[in-house]
Amino acid sequence: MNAQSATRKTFRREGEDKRREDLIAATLECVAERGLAGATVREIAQRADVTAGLIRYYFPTKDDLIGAAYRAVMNRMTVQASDALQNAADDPRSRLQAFVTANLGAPIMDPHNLSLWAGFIALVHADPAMATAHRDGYLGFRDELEILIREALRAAGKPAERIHTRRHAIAINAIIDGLWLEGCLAGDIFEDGELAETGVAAIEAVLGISLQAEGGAQ
Amino acid sequence: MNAQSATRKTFRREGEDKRREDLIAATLECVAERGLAGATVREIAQRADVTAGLIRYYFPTKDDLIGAAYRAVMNRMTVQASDALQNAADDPRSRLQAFVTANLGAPIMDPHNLSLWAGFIALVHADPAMATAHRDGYLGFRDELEILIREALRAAGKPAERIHTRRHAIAINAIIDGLWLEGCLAGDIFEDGELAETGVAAIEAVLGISLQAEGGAQ
DNA sequence: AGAGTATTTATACGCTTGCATAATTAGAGC
DNA sequence: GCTCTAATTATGCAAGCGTATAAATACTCT
Repeated sequence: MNAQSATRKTFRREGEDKRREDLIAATLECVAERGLAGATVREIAQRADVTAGLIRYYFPTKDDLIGAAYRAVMNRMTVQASDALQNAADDPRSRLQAFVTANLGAPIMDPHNLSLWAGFIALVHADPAMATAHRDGYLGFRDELEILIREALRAAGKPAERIHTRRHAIAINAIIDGLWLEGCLAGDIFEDGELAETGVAAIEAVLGISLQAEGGAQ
Repeated sequence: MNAQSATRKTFRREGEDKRREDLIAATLECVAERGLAGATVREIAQRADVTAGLIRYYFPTKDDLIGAAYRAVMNRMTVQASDALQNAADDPRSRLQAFVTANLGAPIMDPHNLSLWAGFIALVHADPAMATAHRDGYLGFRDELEILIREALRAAGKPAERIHTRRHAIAINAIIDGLWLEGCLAGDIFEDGELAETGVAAIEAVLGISLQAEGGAQ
């Protein structure tokens, strides 16, 4: 059987979508374990149980794969946050609280996510296409947040004009980002749920309302 | 003159400190221009007008140089923020405001700084030495902030016990970080000084005091 | 001025990287 | 079951990387 030479690797032909997903997943594993520098074409291929050449068949260049992986992560985080909203109560204040809490806990607040995100941000500066991709993501997030804020303010009987909600969205977005960052970088020096609590409290202070539907000031 | 062969590069012997600084500066230029990946030993050496081998004479390994560069950036930003405090008024509330404003304006809030910072953060996950280096920097910043907060609260006649100031420091640190991030990434979509104003307002809300010395509630 | 040394240059090595390309093969369609 | 094609493997290349090391040289000290 093995008389002659090393036998050629057997393989299955997968659907295009499945392969792309697998390759992206493998990329994320590599980045998670050894950082962006550890995500080499060969390492990714091995992780996906595929030979290196195949990567180029689906992604013209390595940067394309990395870019796809970045978008996948950002999208995943967005979806996870939105899921939390689906399961939240009806009251807009509860919904805002749920959104914040979701963003400041597992699995969104995770060192791996930060690694990937930071690696990308570092590239943004050199690559304009990546820059606009990121900006769109940021503005999308902020817009979603602004809607939640407006509805929470209305539910509390507070004025919610655009001029105010914009500023509030900027500030609250900063609070979420900043705490997310702290938690990803050094989650172990905070108690469980401390960052989420801190975030909710800070946001309540900024908006001047309670996010507990029960105790909400009229 | 040039008959025989390429003449050997002439050089000057610089002091150890000067050389280290030059090499770090060259490293930062490289990172700023083409990202961490662009900061190769050869590129750095060329930028410092030195041959590559010399780098190893001062830094045993490239990672050591990168680490030193990271600490230099963080230190530079810290110093710039502290400078703003030197020139601030005596009132603790004014000092806190000056600190925040300094961190949310030029030259600290700069895309280059973000590029550098993000590139290093991406490494933190894989490199434990870098991780502790970063944690120390973060805690140092937060401690400085906590002192400013405590004094501002006292000046406003508010309780300033450790339990509260810790939480406040975490939240306000997040506000500063988050706004700094937004400004670095997309400074052009904000008006001049908008982020600093937003930050100060949010912090006032969180602390429940005014940072304007004049209008401060007793 | 001459000797000694720390600093700097120069060169090369081994490795890894991304990318290209030719050879193979699994699976769909007739 | 045969054929045809698209998916996959295998192999190789040129470039760039960090690092090691030996030779050269600028400066210090006497």
